[in-house]
Amino acid sequence: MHNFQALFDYVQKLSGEMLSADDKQVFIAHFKPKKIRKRQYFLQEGDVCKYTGFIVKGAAKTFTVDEKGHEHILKLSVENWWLADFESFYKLTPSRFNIEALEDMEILQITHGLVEEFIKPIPAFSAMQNVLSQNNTIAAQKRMQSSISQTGEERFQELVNDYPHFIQRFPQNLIASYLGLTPETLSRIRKNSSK
Amino acid sequence: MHNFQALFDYVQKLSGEMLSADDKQVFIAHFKPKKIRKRQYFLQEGDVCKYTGFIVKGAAKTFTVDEKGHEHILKLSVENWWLADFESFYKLTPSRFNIEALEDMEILQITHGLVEEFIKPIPAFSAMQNVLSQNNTIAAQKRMQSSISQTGEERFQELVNDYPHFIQRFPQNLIASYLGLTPETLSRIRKNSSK
DNA sequence: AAATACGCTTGATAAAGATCAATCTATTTT
DNA sequence: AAAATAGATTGATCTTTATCAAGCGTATTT
Repeated sequence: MHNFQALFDYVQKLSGEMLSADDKQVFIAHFKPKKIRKRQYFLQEGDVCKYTGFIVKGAAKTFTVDEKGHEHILKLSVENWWLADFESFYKLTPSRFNIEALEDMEILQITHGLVEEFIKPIPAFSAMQNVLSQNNTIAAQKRMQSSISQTGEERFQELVNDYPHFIQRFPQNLIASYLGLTPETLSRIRKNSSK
Repeated sequence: MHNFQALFDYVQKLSGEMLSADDKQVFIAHFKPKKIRKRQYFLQEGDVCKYTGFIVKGAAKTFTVDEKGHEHILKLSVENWWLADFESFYKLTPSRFNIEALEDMEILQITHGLVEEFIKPIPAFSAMQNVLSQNNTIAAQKRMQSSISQTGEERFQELVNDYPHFIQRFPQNLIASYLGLTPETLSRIRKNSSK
């Protein structure tokens, strides 16, 4: 079960606590390894997001489709992130989002119920959740701040600084959508800012 | 100490658990009531946000000032919300934000250290934090989604639906800034959408 | 009561970004 | 290998939003 190692490392790193052999067995007993092929959907709009998945390998996009058929990417997720629409996952309500694999993926998935019953009681996990929740709050605040107060060009520069690997890994049209821009606009921004 | 009642109600409501008389004494022992007058700063850019405050009464804005001297409002906070720049509060790093009272306020404030040591061990409080963190994640996601995929007009309509009391309570120029618009643009949006 | 500050509106103009269409290249797919 | 697809770029034009300036009414302040 070598693909659990990434999850163990992640929990231990974020929590600053060690997992016992027993703890690890609880993880192995309840998280299910799953493969998702490129272009396959992990979640479809209107469905309830029953699972969250820890991404061992691969990448995905979380997006909506508007009335004109245009995609808007809310989130790009890669290794060591959790894949889910958390609104739907926590409340078990139909999701407004789609989640689709951008590359072949390996995830470890689990339901909300099993997390609450078996995983959360593990102290390292619940410590990890606290840290993660703080990090998310901070990141969300920063992105929102950029969004209301900066131009497309400034937001792009910030993304280059904060997540340089995103620029390498994902095509420019996805980056544009993530920034709330059209691909044409991002293309022109890059052209101008390189001068 | 009747101004603690709002805090007790809030914790009990969000957590779904009751606070014992002892729990309440712990709150009273560590949260300090504080008054902040209109226009007074709770936090100034560059300072560390040492306290978080539960808002018993009043309202505040969290904002940045850009190179051109323009304010950008990231957050409007009212009764039963927590006042802080959480990035600075959690990490004890200098804040990029200002927090200023929009009305005379009464808050109950506390440091991060005291929360961790005395308040978090209260089960109802830590349950409340979990719920709050979920709610915040959901709200942040929703606002971000609006920001990247909707026009100013649509974002304004969503705000009217989701937080109608904000529209009543705050002047239009603050609402505009919160939406990432200039006051002129919001004025024109309202004019056109009433037709 | 006068003065000041604040918030809202309107007009003219400029800038940022979207849309539509075409082209080009590099992958994939068949 | 040929065909299809995906992604990037460019040009022309349109829409949305910002900027600058002025004017107006209403609270506050003095």
